[in-house]
Amino acid sequence: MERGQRATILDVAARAGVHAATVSRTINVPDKVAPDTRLRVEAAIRDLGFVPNRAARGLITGRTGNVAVIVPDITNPHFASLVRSVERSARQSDLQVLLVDTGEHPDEEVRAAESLSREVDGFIVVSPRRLHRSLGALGSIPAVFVNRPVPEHASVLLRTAPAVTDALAHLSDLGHTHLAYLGGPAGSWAAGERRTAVRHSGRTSGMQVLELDVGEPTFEATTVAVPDIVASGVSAVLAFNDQMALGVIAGLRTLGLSVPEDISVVGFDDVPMAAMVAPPLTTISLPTAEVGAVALPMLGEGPARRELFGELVVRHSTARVR
Amino acid sequence: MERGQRATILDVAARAGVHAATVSRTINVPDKVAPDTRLRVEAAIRDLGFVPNRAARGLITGRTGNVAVIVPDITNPHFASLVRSVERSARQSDLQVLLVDTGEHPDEEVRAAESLSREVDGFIVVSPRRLHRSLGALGSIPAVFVNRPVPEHASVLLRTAPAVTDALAHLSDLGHTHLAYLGGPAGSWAAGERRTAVRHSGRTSGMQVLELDVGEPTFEATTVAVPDIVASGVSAVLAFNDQMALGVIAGLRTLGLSVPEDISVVGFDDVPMAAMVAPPLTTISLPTAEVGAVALPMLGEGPARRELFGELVVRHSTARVR
DNA sequence: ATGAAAGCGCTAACAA
DNA sequence: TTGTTAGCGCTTTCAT
Repeated sequence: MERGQRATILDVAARAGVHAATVSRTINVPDKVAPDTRLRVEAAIRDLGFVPNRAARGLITGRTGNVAVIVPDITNPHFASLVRSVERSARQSDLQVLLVDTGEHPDEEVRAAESLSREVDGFIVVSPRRLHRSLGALGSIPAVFVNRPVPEHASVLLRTAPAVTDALAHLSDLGHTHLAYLGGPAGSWAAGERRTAVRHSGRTSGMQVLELDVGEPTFEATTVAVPDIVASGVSAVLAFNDQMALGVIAGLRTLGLSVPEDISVVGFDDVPMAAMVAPPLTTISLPTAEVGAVALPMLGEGPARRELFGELVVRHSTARVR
Repeated sequence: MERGQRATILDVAARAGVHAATVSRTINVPDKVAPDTRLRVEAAIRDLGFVPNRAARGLITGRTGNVAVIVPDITNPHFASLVRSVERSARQSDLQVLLVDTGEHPDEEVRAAESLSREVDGFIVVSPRRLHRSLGALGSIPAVFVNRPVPEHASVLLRTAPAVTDALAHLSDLGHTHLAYLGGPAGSWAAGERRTAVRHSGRTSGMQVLELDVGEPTFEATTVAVPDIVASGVSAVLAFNDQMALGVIAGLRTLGLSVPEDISVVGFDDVPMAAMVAPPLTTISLPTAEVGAVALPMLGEGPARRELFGELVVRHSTARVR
């Protein structure tokens, strides 16, 4: 640990009195080396603090031991949670995570896919918006897409349909009959899945659903749209994500209205802040923490598709209609 | 882009009718190759979609083109913002970011430092708590520590003293005379710096400061401590971070007290949510977005120390004392 | 069960 | 200005 030069496999071999190949074997196929030599080699490895050089190994094996995670914005708690999940699982498989934050720029995705295609064994791409062009850049590297089904590629989908049904039932139970649904960005699979779920649940539950488009799925854009929501006369709002739900609450407040007394609000994602705000948000929680464990093994398993299901978490932003 | 096998430097050389070394030169030292051959080589590179293999390059140059970023919890918006900043700067230097989320476990830091010491050209470590043991594991790899001065190593520090003075002045102007300060975790440099700043500003401004320890710097732990804060009779609270500030607000609310009418609250960090909650939080904003641009160039520049300064952002969680 | 030798893709002297 | 050569640290046949 104190030596300026790192130990190489040759140093280990010398110290153990064997050939480098034997050291390599004790590391990679321990059963193919005699127990006593193995012990000697392992001791030498420990003594020298030897850590194999992945670059050298990768050069010959063709595997890098890296996976790239591509997200639009690591600052968004939802994506951060996804990244964390992948990082955890990666570590267990002795993989390293290369983080790419595209800053919501699809072009950056393409650039990243190109420049990293040699550096990684696979891509986990969390990219709500479409990205046709980057698919070519992926080349033959395995990729799994989160919340975006892509032909010929694997994907893991966070489904919300059952939870949406629960949410509408919850609202119905509270006496709500008119709901505004604030949709997500066009081109986002999640936006489509949630919209479909809302429409379907609306039909089966008898809830009147008014679909609204706020422009951007952000806090600010949503606050601006709140007067329209109020004017529509609904008593409840379901927003595409928690930030938007907070935007509704904030906008309502500037109008002198309060949640849940005047209007009930439900979000999606269940970001950590959802539980910290006032009122604590009723929201559809997504099992983001499980995504890594599901997605990583799918790398190199062909174009499979796995679904994970969110569920309704009832807190205090929903109440009986007045 | 369609070929199963990736092009190597040999393919490029063949197509351009030159030796591999010449290709290498046009990439790394373009001035040392004749303009016309350079053009030919560049064309070949483009045609083949050639991207140099970093592993192979690193094997000989000794540089990997990777930097590791070690954070306790990427899910914390403050750390996410720091990571994003590093990622952005790294990309501009054609570096890749290896993300390590230790989950607040110092042991993981050590493990990461050891296993990555061969894979990276440097470490950016964002580790509020102390980590003596990992320093050895760093070996001779350059490292810059964020918010933790470490002897023999570089660091960038987010200083808040001037902003704290502003915060206390702001509170004084509003008529507050008694302030509770909810400190950060022991062993954290930031906690020390902020406590010192509060004490000093308290003395010079004549504000009575009551220091409280909430245990963990979290929302939950803080909510629990709120009754004590109220009992102390202060009219304002300064919390070590925004999550704690939100905890104060939430705890106050369950007591039937409101912010800023009954008590004023100030936080640190200015996480995005701070502006979205009710009331929008008065907080000390930190220039996290600049950290990457400052820290990365410091890698390999020896044990320098740079300071960046936060500033007070007045929103609506502070008001005139009743 | 172990050693010898070749080679992954690239760069860095050194020659020419 | 360009080519030749050697070799970074490791794994993997192929011998032994």
